[in-house]
Amino acid sequence: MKKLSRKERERIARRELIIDTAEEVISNYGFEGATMDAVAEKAELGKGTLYLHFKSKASIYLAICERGSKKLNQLMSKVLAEDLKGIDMIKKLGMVYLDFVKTYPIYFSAFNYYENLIGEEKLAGSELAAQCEEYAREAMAYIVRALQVGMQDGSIKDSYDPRELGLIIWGASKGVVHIAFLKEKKDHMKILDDVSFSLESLVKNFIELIGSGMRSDDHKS
Amino acid sequence: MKKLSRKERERIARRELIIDTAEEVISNYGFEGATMDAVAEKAELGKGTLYLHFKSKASIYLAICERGSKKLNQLMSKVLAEDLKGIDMIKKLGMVYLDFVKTYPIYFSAFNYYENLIGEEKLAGSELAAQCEEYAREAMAYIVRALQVGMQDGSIKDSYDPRELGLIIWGASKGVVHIAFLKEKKDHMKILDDVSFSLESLVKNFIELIGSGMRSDDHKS
Amino acid sequence: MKKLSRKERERIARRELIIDTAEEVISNYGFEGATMDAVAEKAELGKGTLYLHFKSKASIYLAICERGSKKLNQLMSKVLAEDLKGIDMIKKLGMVYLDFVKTYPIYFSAFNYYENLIGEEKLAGSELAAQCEEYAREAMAYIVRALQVGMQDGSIKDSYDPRELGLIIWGASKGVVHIAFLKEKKDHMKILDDVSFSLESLVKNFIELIGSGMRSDDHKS
Amino acid sequence: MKKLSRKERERIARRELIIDTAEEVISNYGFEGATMDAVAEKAELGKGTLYLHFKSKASIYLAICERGSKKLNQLMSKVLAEDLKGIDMIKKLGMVYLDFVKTYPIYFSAFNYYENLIGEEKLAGSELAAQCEEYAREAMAYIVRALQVGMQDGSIKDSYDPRELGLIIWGASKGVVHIAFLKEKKDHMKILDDVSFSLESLVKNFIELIGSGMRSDDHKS
DNA sequence: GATGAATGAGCATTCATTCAT
DNA sequence: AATGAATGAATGCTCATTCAT
Repeated sequence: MKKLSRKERERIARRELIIDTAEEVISNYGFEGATMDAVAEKAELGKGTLYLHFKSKASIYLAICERGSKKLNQLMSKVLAEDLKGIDMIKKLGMVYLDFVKTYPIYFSAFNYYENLIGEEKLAGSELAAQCEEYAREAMAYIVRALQVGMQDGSIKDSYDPRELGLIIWGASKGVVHIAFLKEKKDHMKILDDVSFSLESLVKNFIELIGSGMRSDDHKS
Repeated sequence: MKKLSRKERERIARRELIIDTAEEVISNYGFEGATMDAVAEKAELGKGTLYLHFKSKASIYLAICERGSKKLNQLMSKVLAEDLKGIDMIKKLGMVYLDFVKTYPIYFSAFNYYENLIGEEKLAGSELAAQCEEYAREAMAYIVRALQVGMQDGSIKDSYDPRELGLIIWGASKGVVHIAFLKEKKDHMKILDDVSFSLESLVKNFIELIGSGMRSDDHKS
Repeated sequence: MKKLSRKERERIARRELIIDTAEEVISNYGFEGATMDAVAEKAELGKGTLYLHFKSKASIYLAICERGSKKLNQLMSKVLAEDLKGIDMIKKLGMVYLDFVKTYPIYFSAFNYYENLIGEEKLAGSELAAQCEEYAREAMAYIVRALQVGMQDGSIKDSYDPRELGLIIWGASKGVVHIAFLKEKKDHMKILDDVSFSLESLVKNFIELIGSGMRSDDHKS
Repeated sequence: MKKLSRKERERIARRELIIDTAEEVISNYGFEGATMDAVAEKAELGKGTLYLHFKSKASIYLAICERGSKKLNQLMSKVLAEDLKGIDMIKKLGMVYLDFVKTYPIYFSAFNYYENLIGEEKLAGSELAAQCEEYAREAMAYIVRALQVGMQDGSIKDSYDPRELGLIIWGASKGVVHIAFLKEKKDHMKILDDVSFSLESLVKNFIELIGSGMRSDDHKS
């Protein structure tokens, strides 16, 4: 299937090494605090080598996003393959997202960072940026698909445009996770005087709430 | 009512001028791209003057957040004063938030930026930061209050902890608005191949969805 | 003798207040670290008022030097008035200097700071600078006088030019005190691995050494 | 003997170039007046390059001190190796110091500047600072050694603690040289109305004076 | 006289990116 | 391909001094 030359394989390994290291450095110093020097040193590579594989610092961040998107999409696609009612697919997609964020918080941060960069000229014309977009589109497609399934099987109200509903669910999910993250990260963020809800609890209740909202009346318990 | 000396009034005016200008500069160059030099020049002030009124760049950003929070809270508080069912209060709060974001997109950005800074030492001990937090707590309190009203009057299910539900609604709302913003800001962000939903439509449907999810069965139409 | 108008007296009091405060601020923050703002605030005066009395920051420093020089000279002049052998005058002058430095370390620092500024254009044409110089000349004159007395009364060798010898004694004394200060100020400055001699002991032994060196043979014990 | 790679040699040469240039700039503008920009420009290097070799401005100053200390210590160590009476060693050390100061006035200034910084946090933990201290300790050790030699061979009174005496001699010498410098540097500094003694004469007479003071009676001429 | 708001030149330091070897 | 020395634009902040009120 894939017959890559040794050269090619080494090249890819190098690239992966750089991304691995960048993830590590970012975990320690944050996206703003991470420097090319730090990545190069930790990877035991020359700084110039970084630029052999990535045309800019932003490219590395994009590569991290790409990796994260790929991973998430793989997880999501499995849900789509299961034999579930649409409404349950949506719920499961939510759980999968929760797991993903808990397991790879760096990717959650990366997605946020990436979104903040959108529109800046830095990303212009980048192949990686295009790839990230493609993955994002794909993720959306999974959600929309699940919604369509649910509308077909009657488990989800068909009064919404599935694409619009998908967008809403996607955005809302990210928002809930984001706020939960903030609260976990910082005691300061005592938005609720002294109550602290777990990321888990928050997301689960959110899923239930949203599920209840979109469930078709026929299926109401 | 309030008799401020001319000095005092001028001082406040200067301060407001700086914040105004900073908002303008940030709108053009983004939070990272905005420099103190640019603000000073645009405000036709010396750079030192900026530091006469704000002890750091972060302080100005914080002041912008404070201003935005204050404004939003004023709008929210009015809703609480109305004679509405809890569920309708929540919906109206959502609409108010939508209006706010559309009218003052800069504040929406500022809130996001501020949240990213939380936990950094830069904000430590700042009076402004404390004020911002206080406003955030207050905003949450309005939502929780509305939920409690709804649970009392039977328009909202009382199976959730109102504080947790408040957090969910707050987070989800921000997430929905955020994603809608992204789409408006950038054609690139074609998460849905070529369909574009308005911020308005998205948020309204989100409100309906969430409202439907939390409505107590007695009130189901 | 001195009939100063109230205006004049108040003016002088203001001036003294500023110098007092500056000494205090410098004691806390050092010469480089002291700012006009800090002095103004501590003196409870407007910053502009400082410039009403002193044309620059350097002027204040100069005024401190002048004050210190005046004080030291008063002390030295008393020694000259005593009925002592020249060699004992010199020794007593040394003790007086030691006392002075211990009592007013700020002036010792001020003298050093002033000397470092000599030659910079900042001091050019200043009346205060001229006054400081005059005081320094006067201090030298006291030493030279004592030496001459000693050469006359036979207690000091007359093989040296009294003016040159005076310069040497003056310089050496300051050097000894300086190094003793350094050691007291900082444990770091462990020039002698772990031994620490008191400023007092150092200076006294220095006086004895120098005294022994210049004593005429007739007076050798 | 030492085979350094070309890279290594170039690296050292760059470093030396920077120190050379810094010495030059400091000679012209003083320690406070010298800026990193000026050094970079004069060295025809990018400003960043300076920071490639020195982690801060203070580090460059420290490097100058280190260089000077090293040079002085080499000269002093040679004296210790000679077959001289202790008292003559001390005198010769004095002459060596005089020569050093006349040849490299910049180092004399650097030492003074360095001493003023001692105790500031800027130097904390610096390897260079430690090296400078070590050199200072070593210089003191030479003086103490010579004194001990003199006490042994009977040319110096043994009534003093050699370490304390060493400190006195070191301090006094610096003080004499300092005052002589001041007079040479500036006609203003007319501490003695119109007489000017050469640095040379001053130091030589100081040496004789101090020598005479510490000479044991057996050796008095 | 007294004030203190305004000024702006000046500075040390950082870091993504380039390029000669 | 790999390197890492060199770069220099960019930035936040300070503080002595001025001047309108």
